[in-house]
Amino acid sequence: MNLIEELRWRGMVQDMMPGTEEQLQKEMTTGYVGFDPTADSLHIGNLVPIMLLKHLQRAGHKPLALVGGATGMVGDPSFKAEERKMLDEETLQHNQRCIKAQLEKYLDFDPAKPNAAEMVNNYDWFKNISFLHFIRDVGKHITVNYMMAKDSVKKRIEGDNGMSFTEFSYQLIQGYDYYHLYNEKNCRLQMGGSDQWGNIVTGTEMIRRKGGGEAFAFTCPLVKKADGTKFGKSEKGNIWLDASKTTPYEFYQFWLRCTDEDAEQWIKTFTFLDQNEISSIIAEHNLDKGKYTLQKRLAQEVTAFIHGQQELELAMMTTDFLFGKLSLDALKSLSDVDVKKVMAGVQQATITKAELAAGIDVLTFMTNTQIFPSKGEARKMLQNGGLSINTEKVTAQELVVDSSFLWNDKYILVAKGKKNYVLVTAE
RNA sequence: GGGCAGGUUCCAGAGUGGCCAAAUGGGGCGGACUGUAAAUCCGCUGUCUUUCGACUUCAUAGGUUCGAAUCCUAUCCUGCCCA
Repeated sequence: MNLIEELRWRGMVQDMMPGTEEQLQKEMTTGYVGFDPTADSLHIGNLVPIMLLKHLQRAGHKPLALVGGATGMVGDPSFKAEERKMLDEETLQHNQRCIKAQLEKYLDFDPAKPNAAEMVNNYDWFKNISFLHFIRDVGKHITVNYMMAKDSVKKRIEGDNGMSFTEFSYQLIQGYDYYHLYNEKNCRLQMGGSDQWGNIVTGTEMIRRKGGGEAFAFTCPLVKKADGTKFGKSEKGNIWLDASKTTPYEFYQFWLRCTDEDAEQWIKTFTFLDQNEISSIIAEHNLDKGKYTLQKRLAQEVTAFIHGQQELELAMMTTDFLFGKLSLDALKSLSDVDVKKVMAGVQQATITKAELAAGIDVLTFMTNTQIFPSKGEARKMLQNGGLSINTEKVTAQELVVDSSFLWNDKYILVAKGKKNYVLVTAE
C-alpha cells in the first residue's frame, strides 16, 4: 500500500495537489511539515503532523521537520479570529530548542539511513534576508489579489478585528520556506493541517513562478471531536507531550475518556495499527462497550508511542487503582515505594502531620493543601456532592479531618468530582 | 486626516441613571443516570466569606449625580466609508 492509500483509509487526506501520488510512487521524496514554536512543548494537536512525518518515513521517504523560528515571530493568521500575542525572541528560542528535543524522540534521525529525518529552522535562512531583498525577490512573484483571495485570509479581512500587514505577509514567509527547501533540500512535498492549505499553495505557486519547478502537497483534515468542539483540551488545558506538563497518567486518561465515535477515528489517526486489526478491535468493542476495549487500546498505543512502555504500564496501574477493580485497600497494601510510583501521575498535595494531629475542618484542609484556592470553592464542590476523601463522599462541611484519615501513616486520597484525584501526603 | 459605528463578565450577545454582579444562549465545572462514553435532567459559574454580607468589575483616566455599564470630557483601540 502506498503512502497516500495508507493515509486515505485512515481518513487523513483532505486536499491534495494533482500528481502528488505519482511523485511519491516515482522516487524517494523529501517532505516537510512545520511546527510553530508557540510553547516549550508540543501538544497532542501537533501529533497529527508528527504522524504524517512518521508515515512518510515508514513509506521510505525522507521527513523534514521544520521548526518555525521565523514564522513563529509573525504568527499564522489562517482562520484565526484575531491576532495572537507576540512572543519575545528569547522565549521563541527556548521553545525551538524544546520542540527540537521532543521531535528527536519520535522520528528516526539515524544519519546512516538514506531517509533519515532532518530538522530545519526557518529562522536560519530568514535571519539574513533583508526586508527590501524579500519584497523585491519574493513579493514580486505573488500578487496581493492572489493572497487576499485565500479563504484563510478572507475570514480575517471580513471579520471585526482586521489584520495587520505582519500577519498578512505570513503566507509569503511560509511560501518562501517551501521554495527554500525545494532548492536546498530537494524537498517536493509539504504536508499539514487543512488550515494550512492556503499557505502551502502559496509555496508551490512561488516555486512554479520563481523557479519554474513543480512541487506537491496534501493536507490532513483537522482533528475535531465528534461534537465539533476543539480537540486536545482537557479541564486542565492542553494535553502536552512533555511528561512534566501532562503526566503519562493524565495523558493516558485523556485517550481513555474519549467517546466511542472519536475513538474510532482517532485510533486510525494516532496509531499505526493496520486496517484489519482496527476493525477487529472495533468489533470486539461493540460486543461490550462497557469494557472500553477501543479506548483502552487507543490509549495504550498512543501513550506507549509518546511516553514509552514503562510509563504506560504505570499509568494503567494507576488507572486500575483509582477506577478499576483494585480498590483503595489494594493501594494501601502496597509498599511506600510502590505507592509513590503508582501515584506519580496523580496530582500531589501535602499537609503537615501537626495540622492533622490537631484536626482541621474539611474546608480549611482543602485550602491548606491547595486542592482548592478558596473555601468558597471547596464549599461549592462539597455542596454539589463532588468531594470525597478516601473514596467516601464528604457530605458535611463540619467534618474534621485528622490523623485517623491517614492510611499507610501518611496518605489521604481526595477526589474532586469523579475523575480528579489528589494524593495528599502528610509530612 | 474626515465621517460613521463600536469596545460589557470565558465566548457570543442583552442592558441606555437606581429593581445590575449585570438577561439569554454557548462553553466550563459538579451531580443523577451510565460504560471514567453519548443523550437527558438538575445545580454552580466575578472574588472572598458559614445562606448574611463585604469587595472589585461593563476599554482607560477624570467629571456630573444622593446614585453611572448607562450622562459628560479626554485618551487608547477596532471596524466601515471617504481623503
